[in-house]
Amino acid sequence: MTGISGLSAKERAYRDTKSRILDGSLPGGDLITEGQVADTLAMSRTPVREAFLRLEAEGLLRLFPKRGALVVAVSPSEVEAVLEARELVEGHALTKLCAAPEEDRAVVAGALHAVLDIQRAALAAGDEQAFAEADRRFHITVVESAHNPILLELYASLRDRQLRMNLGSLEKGPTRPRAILTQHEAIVDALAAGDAEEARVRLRVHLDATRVSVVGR
Amino acid sequence: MTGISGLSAKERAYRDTKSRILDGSLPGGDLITEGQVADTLAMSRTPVREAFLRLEAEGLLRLFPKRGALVVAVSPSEVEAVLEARELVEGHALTKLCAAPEEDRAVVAGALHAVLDIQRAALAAGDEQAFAEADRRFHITVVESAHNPILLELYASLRDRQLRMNLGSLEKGPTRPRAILTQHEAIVDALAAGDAEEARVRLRVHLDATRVSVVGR
DNA sequence: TCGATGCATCTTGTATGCATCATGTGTCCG
DNA sequence: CGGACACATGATGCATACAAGATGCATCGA
Repeated sequence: MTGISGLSAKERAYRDTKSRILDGSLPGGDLITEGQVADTLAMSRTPVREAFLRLEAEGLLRLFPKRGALVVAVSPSEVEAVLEARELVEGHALTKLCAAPEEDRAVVAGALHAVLDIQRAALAAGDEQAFAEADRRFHITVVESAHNPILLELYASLRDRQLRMNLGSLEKGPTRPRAILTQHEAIVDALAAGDAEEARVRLRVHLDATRVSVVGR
Repeated sequence: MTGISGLSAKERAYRDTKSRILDGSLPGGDLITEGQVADTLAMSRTPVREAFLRLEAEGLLRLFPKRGALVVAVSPSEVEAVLEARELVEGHALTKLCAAPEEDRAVVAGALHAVLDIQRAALAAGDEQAFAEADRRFHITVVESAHNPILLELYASLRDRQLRMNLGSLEKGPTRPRAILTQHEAIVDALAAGDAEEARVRLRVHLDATRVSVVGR
């Protein structure tokens, strides 16, 4: 995926381990060690150690001194915390955007429309991968519009965690992508109209639907 | 403060370097190396390296491969970003609290009143240290009330950055602590009354005053 | 004089070794 | 039979060694 080489060992350890956590190869509750990963990737423990520290900071691992690294399991309360934070950050971006000059709003709305076109095409083509990527792009575009690096970075970490939650998602039928798309469109419509209040309500609806599909209520 | 020893080398490297950045001993723009810190603290580069990575994640250092670590200077845009994020998180906590059962609100309001008592005493005694600590405690108590570990952790990092900004604060006369205290009291009053809207307005006033005292406008 | 080149130096990136700590187990004693 | 202790095992924490990249400077040539 990422050119096998050309990256530092630290980066390889980080990306590999992270993707294995996010895609479920390393299930929550597993206890892994630096040595295991180092052997697997044919490197020493040093870069693996640094990757572990970073993953702990992101909330994906929990390090136990002299014991090992626990892949943290997604708990219902974590789902709540992530979704609450997402709503806060994305909602803020929407509000800020509606208060910005109409020109700026139009630019972002245009970008969002473009993303939605891609997402629609992906849905029609049944390309789940592309659909998910468009979904990610949609929300990131919203958050980026706030021009706040701190919030943007937080949001990136939230998206990662969300990814892992979706693995155990209950509702996976073809009906859900369609609903997601509709909800996205509704948000953009309110945004284009400059109605911050309505945009936030629709965002809440969207995230509530996400929660339902993840935790089932 | 923290017993000289009893902590891991990694922790010592982290705390020492961080505090030296926060209190201005290491001014923004400085380029430091792992070796320097390691020598100073009489340890090897390994734990220092881990501390540097953590500090980079917190936005206090910027690492340049094979070059060194740059102590990032506070920029006006960073001040804006931090204050915007603070307002978002604290404001959210206030709103959430006002929507919570009155019982919960009363508990938090009580805690805040207690903190304000301490802060008042510190002001009267002219104890800047205690005053700053009470200030920190005040805001943390607000954010804690939202019961969201993700937002709380973000907030902790925001407070650290804020600390460093206050170093270059223009307005430092005895008039400012008094104003801070008054603003805090105003927020708690609105909160106790369950008026979320008003509480948020007063929070904004408070943070605006902070910005003025830092960037001067 | 000015620019290019090669070298000395400094710093990080990674590997490896060792000490320490936590844990599980087998044995011995009650 | 049950519990405590000593030890084997395995993991991390840290120190140290080495390789490779980046920079600055002196030198050399045009």
